Parts: sequence; C-alpha cells; structure tokens
Amino acid sequence: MTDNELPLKLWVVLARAAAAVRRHAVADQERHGLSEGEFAVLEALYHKGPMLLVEVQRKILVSSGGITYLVDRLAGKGLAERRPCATDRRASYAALTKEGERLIRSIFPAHGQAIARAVSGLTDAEKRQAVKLLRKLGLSAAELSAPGDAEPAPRVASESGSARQASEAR
Amino acid sequence: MTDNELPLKLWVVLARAAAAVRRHAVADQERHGLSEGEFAVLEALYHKGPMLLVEVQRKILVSSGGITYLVDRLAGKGLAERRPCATDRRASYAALTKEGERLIRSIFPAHGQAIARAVSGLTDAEKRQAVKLLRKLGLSAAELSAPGDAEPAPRVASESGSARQASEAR
DNA sequence: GCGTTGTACCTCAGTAGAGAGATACCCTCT
DNA sequence: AGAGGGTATCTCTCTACTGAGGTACAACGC
Repeated sequence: MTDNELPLKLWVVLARAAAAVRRHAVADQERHGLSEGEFAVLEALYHKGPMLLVEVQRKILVSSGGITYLVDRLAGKGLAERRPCATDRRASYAALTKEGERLIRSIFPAHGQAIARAVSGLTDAEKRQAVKLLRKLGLSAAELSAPGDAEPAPRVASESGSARQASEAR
Repeated sequence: MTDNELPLKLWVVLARAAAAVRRHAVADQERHGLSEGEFAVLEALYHKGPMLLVEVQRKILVSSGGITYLVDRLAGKGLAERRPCATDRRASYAALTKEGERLIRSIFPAHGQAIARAVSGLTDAEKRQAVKLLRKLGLSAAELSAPGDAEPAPRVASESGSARQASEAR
C-alpha cells in the first residue's frame, strides 16, 4: 500500500509533535514571565554574546518589527539593552544586562531539563535518528522556492467585505 | 561524553522543521484567503461532516474563544454555518455551506501536493520512519502532566494503554 | 423536585507578532 | 562629489488568536 497520503500524515504528526513539545517549553518559560520570543532572544544573547539586532532576528526567525518589539520589551524589563555599533550607525547591538544574564543563567538548566522531559518518550537512539531526519527535512523545506510563487490563484470569498476603519493618519 | 544536549538539539530541529513546512502550508492556504485556523476548520468539517463546535475545537487545538472566532469568520465568508443541536440546547454544530464544500473540495488536492512538495526532501522510507518517531514523540509529550504544575502529583501510571487519544489528522 | 457540579458556547480585553512602509545610513561606481 | 542601490532599524496598523469570566443548559445525587 504505497500510501499516497504519506506526506499529509507526516505533516500532521510533525505539527502535533512540535506543538506538544512547545507547550512544555512555553509553560516553563512563562513561569519566569517570559514569552517564547523573549526567551529566544535571551538564550541567543546568552550563548553568543552581544549580537546585532538583525543577527538575532535571523537566528530566531521573527520579522523586523518583531525583533524591535522583543528587544524593547526585554529592555523594559531590565534584562537586555541596546548598544550602538561603532562601525555602522544604522545598526545596534542587543546585549544582556547583568540582571538578564543572571536570570537566564539561573533558569536555563531547569529549562533544559523540562525539554529533556518533554522528549523523554524517545530513547537516545531514536532521538538521534529523529534529529537526522528532521534536520534533513527542515533544510530541504527551507530551501524550496519562496512561498507565494506560482499562480496567484483565484480569489474566493469577498474579502473586501470587512468593515475597514478609516483611520486618520499622520 | 554522550551528548547531554541531545534533547535540546532535537527540540531545535523539530521546531525548525515544523516551521519550514508550515510556511509552505500557510502560503498555500493564504492564496485562497484562508488563515491556518480557518483552513483547519474547513478541512475538519470536510472530512468528518458537521461537528459540535467543541469537537472541532479539540480537534484543531484552539481555545474556546478561538473556535467561536473561527466559525464566525467562516460564516461571515459564507463558507460555514451553525446549526442547532436537537438534543442539547447549549451546543451547536458547525457545518460547511455548499460554497464552503465547493471551495475546500477544489483546493484540497493542490494543498496536498504543496505539502508533498514541502516534505519531498525525505524519501518515502524516511517519511515513514519520521512518522513513526514523531507519532511516538508527540503522544508521549502530550501525555506528560499538564504544563504549569510545579509539583506534578505523582499520577505517573495514567493509562497503560497509551495508544489512543489525539487521533491524528486535522 | 432541588442543589451542585460540569459542559458548551459567547464576550471582551489583551497580546505577540506580522508586514508594509519610512528613515537613516553604508557602499560602490562613476 | 553625487547618484543609486542595498541594509538596519523603527513606526504603525492589523490579525489571529488566548484566556478569564459569564450565561445557559445538562446531568447527577439526594
């Protein structure tokens, strides 16, 4: 039975597994008042030291507006700060404050354990196998032509029907 | 040393693979003006017929407010409708309208192909292997004690017949 | 019957972040 | 020196929800 729904099934179990594990990760992060994105920024800075905002952005896969928002929030909490870049005045670094470093250092080990627990349903051999397959899958999917190519496709459903507020602007 | 960061690495590649494949799925759905959640509802109703809102909610894993919102949106687009439940006046069914059924029927095959393309980096044998591992991982992660419990009451042996719950497919 | 507990749905405020566009700057080429 | 194009960040609007809380009904025990 060469299952021609194999790709769909793979996508379903992939999405569900990721969601299930993510729930554990996020629950752990929220115990410290951090959103997923905030934690990702802290973790990146913790492991790599100060980075340009654009580097962090690419690492954690958020939009340009998103990284501004996240660094703003962390700065507001006193966990991170911006530092000017000496060689490029457009750019700036994000860096952990003392408090930010203290926080991430104190919670990271437990976080790792929470993740370990979440994935403990697989043996180490299975984990290695899964890493290999998922790495291959992730890389190949990421390399496929940018989404939205091909045909615009027939627009369905009015879509212009929703009341659009006429906001006066500046 | 046997890599004690294996769980973390698994989580990273899992999240990245899921995000990469999801981008393709979402891009395809958006060509028809549907968000991920809207598409998930249509697909569920298409495959299972009319369902109670609470059933759809559990199937696609959104909050109670979320399912109300999604059905409202689909109703506003004329793709789905609510129907009273004869035996329980609190409850109501969601069902596809003619137009909704026509739409999902017309786009579903191409959607399957988009997914197939997104996961085409793996051979069929690898896909099957991945499905097996991810199913095991997803089920075990979903069964772990609810997130947020500081002291997980030792409810260890929940149900030994672990296989069940969370039927796949969406 | 009546009280209690559980369930299905809705309401509403709030949030994380997307994405388009603007601004300021850098770099190269002439 | 100046034009042109590329890049880093910020601003702003908008979306797709979440989660808490409320209402109406259901279901059970007495």
